[in-house]
Amino acid sequence: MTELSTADPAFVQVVDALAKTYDPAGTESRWQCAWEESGAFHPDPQAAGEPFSVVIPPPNVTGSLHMGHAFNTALIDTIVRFQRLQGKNVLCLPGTDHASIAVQTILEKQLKAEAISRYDLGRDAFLERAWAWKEESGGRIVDQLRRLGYSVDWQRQRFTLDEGLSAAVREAFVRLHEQGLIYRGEYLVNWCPASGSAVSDLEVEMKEVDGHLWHLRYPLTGGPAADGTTHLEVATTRPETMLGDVAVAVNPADVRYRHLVGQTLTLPLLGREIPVIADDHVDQDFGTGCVKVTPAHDPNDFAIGQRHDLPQITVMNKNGSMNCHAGRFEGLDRFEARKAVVAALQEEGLLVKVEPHRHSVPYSDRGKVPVEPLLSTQWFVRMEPLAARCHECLDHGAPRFVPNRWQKVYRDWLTDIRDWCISRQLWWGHRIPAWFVVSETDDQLTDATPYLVARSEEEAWQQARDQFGEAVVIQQDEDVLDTWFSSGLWPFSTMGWPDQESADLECWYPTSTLVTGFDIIFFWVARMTMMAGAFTGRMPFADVYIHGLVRDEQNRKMSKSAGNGIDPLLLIERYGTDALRFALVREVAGAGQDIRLDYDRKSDTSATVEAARNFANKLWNATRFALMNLGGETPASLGEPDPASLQLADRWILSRLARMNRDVAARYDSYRLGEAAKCLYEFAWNDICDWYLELSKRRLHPGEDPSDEVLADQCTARQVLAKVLGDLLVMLHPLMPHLSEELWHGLTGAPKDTFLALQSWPASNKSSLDDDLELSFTELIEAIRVVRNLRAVAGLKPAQTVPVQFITGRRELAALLEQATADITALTRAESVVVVSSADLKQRCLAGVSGELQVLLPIDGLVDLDALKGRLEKDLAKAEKEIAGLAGRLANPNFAIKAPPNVVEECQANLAEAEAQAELARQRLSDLG
RNA sequence: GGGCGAUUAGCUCAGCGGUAGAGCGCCUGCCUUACAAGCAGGAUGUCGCUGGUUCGAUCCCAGCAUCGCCCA
Repeated sequence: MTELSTADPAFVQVVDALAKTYDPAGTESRWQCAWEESGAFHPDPQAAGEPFSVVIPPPNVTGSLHMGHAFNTALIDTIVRFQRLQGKNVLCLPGTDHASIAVQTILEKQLKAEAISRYDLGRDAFLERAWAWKEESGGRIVDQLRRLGYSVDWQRQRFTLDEGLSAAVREAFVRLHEQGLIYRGEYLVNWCPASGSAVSDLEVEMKEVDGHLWHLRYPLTGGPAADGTTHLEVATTRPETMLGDVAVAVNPADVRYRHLVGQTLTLPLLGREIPVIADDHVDQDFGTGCVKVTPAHDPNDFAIGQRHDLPQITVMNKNGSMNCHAGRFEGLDRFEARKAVVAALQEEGLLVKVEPHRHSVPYSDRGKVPVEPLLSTQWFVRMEPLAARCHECLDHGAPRFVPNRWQKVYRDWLTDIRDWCISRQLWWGHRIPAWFVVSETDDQLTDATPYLVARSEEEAWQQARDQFGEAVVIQQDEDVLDTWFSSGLWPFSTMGWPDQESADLECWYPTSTLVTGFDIIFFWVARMTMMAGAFTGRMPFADVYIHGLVRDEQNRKMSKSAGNGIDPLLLIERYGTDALRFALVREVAGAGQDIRLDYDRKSDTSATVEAARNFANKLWNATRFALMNLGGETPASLGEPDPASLQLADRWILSRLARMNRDVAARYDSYRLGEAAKCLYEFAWNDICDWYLELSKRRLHPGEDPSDEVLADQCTARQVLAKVLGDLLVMLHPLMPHLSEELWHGLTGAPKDTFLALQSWPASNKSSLDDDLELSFTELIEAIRVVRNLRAVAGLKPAQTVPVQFITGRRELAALLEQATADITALTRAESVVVVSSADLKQRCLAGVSGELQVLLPIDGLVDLDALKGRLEKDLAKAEKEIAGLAGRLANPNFAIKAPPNVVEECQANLAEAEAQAELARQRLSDLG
């Protein structure tokens, strides 16, 4: 970020030199600096105001900013900035996680380049390098988050490997262990050969791949059975695992094989005798109906093995090569072994056939290689009791999911939960606080070695001596914990837990809202609720606002490996942070849906973000206009306008403002952020810029030698303009923080250490709300549009002024138009404006019809008659179509009886209006001849 | 196999019982002293398909189709 401090003279904005276009770069870095230096977002737990807190989803410390971060940040920051404007005592707490596997992978790649392994280096030296690397490049993502204008408290920034958070992890582990919720056991885990570690079920992704189904023949031991059967045929997608087969299973109901259950087969290549067993889970219709059982290499077989008390024979090493149980295949890599086994079987005539077969293969999320189910001893968390508590809370509506449908996804996962493998055979991370009492097993570490769990090494020694005597020798577990274990503690570990006295915890826990993508509901959201339930007894957040993913222009998920990421920083440089934020939030209106960001890769441009940039520029110029016309005054010095002196347009825009104030706040508050953005966009561009601003020009430029009355009106216009713009900037601030801060300073002349970010949401003036007025103003706008349309159709030159005549039988409408004569004159280039109830036409006119209003421009001779007729014919056709529809509806007797009276009345009124309109159009057409 | 979501203008998406909306793009005319990153005007849709409920369905219900995601 640009080094520009608040002490820099350039900081003092020269308001009256506002450039013609908004340049975001300077503005953004300046305010980011000013906010942070002033501690604007560093809240005090003792301060007044209802607490509101959010912890951000900690990005991976190895990462760099991608669109997903930008999106998540835009949403969170919009919410917290809004709550701050609402006067809440807001904490938004940032940080990063340590990403065990990702960091270790990077470091090992470096080591490989130096031709050494981490074991050559040793644990301590390896960790030293890891920290050095973290210090060097781990700050990048944090600086990038700053560029988004994130209003987090950087002074409270946390990292999952910080001492405090590490203590929390040890405490959590010890407590779970005390409660019997952590155990150590030998199970089939997902082994990632690429990272050399176990991974949890969640870190495995099923991929459909084209493989083969090999049909193998296993001969019956001791010759043919009574019915002449000589062998069984099994089908497998992984022939190399046959070396670990311990049985063949058939369905007990399968008449083809029932009589063979209990017989013995001879396993080819190895000659091992294995039984034929019966198990309900065998699908008779798949393959041959006979399943080879390899408990040490397949989850289903593992379950069968447990039911039938079968041995488990592991035939592979942890690096994916075959081990000593694989006989002559020992040493081969698992994929080479597959070929060799198939070849050997073929040679022996035991390979029946090979079919192409599409099936799911588990892949490691991180390593991008097929996961190997492997029998090994790991640490697990027993999930049922933790999930049960979450279920109870959910039954009472906690946490609340927005949109609600994600609650079901969360609930279903809790319902069908499996234990969580938390140990990782890595070094970078939280080392498991368990110590093996190796002296009890001849200084060897075996599955029988007793262990102790403690908060520190000293405590472990103490325990060990107490239990096993002074001569005891203990040795800490080599493994670290799954990164998500520490992330699961994030909402309270970051606030000081396990220190229950922590003022932050006291003030801001549980947090108010969690904002995150649906893809980590299981990984993170559920783990936080389980951990929080166990350690704090309550859910860690009141609301969970779930958003979708940002997809690329072809609707693909953005990912590093696909190389289709769109760099947010590139877009920020091109269009500004506020434009990117606004574009992302505006696109999210249908909450929870993925958003597609359009992007042209050839030019690195995005029409969506460009549109938001244009909006920023529009606001810039609207404010510039105000500054040029407020006569050096500020909203404060001008004061509130006197209600008695308000003109029609003033009352209209103030009513619109009051409506926006109410609606936009409601939308921010209920996570309908996209709707809030759209509301403000329309209000600013259409209502303020297109209409109010244009209407105010006449009053702001009173011309030579103005009367007192005119000057008073100028003042009113200034007051209203200042008020509307000032409030707009506050309301817009959560979405476009930098621009609004800059413009607000320009408008108010506030000192540089006073921030819009810390102001209050404007008071809503409900008495300004006037539905009827807004409705009639719409009619005025429509009248002006008809005139403009006539001018355009007739091809009049912009500079040409013409007399305008309105004809309407409706008194209120006539009064409105009379009142707005000056406005109409200004916006239609009218030479004169006349409103009459009927007209006796003596000359040819440009004529248009809208509702109960006829518009005439008597300028015979200058016009394109055919175009004019075309326009009238179109009006007529439209009216006639409407008449047909309405009349048809009213003709249905059931409609009158069953529809609500107000609907029927409205329908009748519309019909009358359409008929009048058609009649007027016909009349004008005949006038034209 | 179970579940969830999407299907509306050329594109990206809102709307969700009472005669279809926005932005971008497109067409026409404008450098009108806030803004050409702009102004004014204009065109564009059997609201995926088939039934049902209803006086009335883009909206509710059922089924189907296509696409996408999650779980097994």
